[in-house]
Amino acid sequence: MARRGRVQLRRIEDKASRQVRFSKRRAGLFKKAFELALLCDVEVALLVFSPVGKLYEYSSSSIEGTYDRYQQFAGARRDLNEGSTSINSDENASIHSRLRDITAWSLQNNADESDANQLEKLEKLLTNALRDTKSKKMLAKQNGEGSRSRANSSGSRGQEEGSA
Amino acid sequence: MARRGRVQLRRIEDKASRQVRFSKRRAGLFKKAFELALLCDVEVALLVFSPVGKLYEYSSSSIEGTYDRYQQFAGARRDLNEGSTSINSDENASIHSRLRDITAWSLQNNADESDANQLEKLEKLLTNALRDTKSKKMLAKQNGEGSRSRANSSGSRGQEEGSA
DNA sequence: CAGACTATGATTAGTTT
DNA sequence: CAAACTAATCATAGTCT
Repeated sequence: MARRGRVQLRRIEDKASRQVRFSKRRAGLFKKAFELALLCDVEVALLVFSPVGKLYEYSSSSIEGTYDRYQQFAGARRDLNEGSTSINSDENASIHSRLRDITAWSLQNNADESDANQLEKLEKLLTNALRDTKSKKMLAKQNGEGSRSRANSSGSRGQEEGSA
Repeated sequence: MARRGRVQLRRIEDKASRQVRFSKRRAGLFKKAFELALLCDVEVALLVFSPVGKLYEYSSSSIEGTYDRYQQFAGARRDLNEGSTSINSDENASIHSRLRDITAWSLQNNADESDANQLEKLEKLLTNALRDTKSKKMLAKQNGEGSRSRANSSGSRGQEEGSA
């Protein structure tokens, strides 16, 4: 049999299965990276460390060169990111994009290792996201509890389970 | 309507078409990178510079950290095994992994278009994340800060590919 | 013209060899 | 255990709005 349903988007617990899928998906990812660089004539650098610590790399030019270029950008962008920026102030931002901002933030800063100040920022972000979610939920309930007319925008991807 | 044949693996000459391709494929590539990191619990770093020089990046932990690790491999290959690096504390991992769950959820579902039930699940995720963040913040304050170590997302606790 | 749509090729999870 | 296989999901090129 093939797949029974859509793939669960969370860590694969079984070690053997995880290793197999890592091999398959790693190959697919590197192929996609190569194709993007070739088709669109862009600079791509990709680093992957396997579960056992082995290194896999791809670069359309050179890892070092691309990383050097990245550092220039990252340094310049650090100034823009400072302070409470669009995340806190933009009330019209969608929940989805806010979540992406939060995750990006938590990846840039090291949420798990952060000090109290950084965690306080994260707390604010989560509070905002929670408030927005509650508002959105109330609106959804008001607009009709039984109807699921516009649950998904991309066709027949009806989905009930969250990965909570 | 749809594609008439396979895709040629050649640089796309038409500028506009190349730009559109780039946007679409870039999104797909970053999604794949994120999925690989999440599903297989591996460390991934991805850098892309668009044709006009704009930077796109993804990292499961941090670009800098992954690049450092890369340099150790590619550069001087000093394979001293530091046994104390892969500490997998549930408490430390909880916030980060919860954020991962949230992002996974928000990618699978369409948060903005979701119905009340799905938003309620999202609300719970955010509430949990917020509670953890507050707890963590209090702990950080009590401990007075000071420990600033790098994150370790490839949490292989001495696991290896055993029998299948 | 940026996003939605859709048909079709590409990827891949599970299975078999 | 890796490689081939297969069914089903996923990605996306071209089109439409």
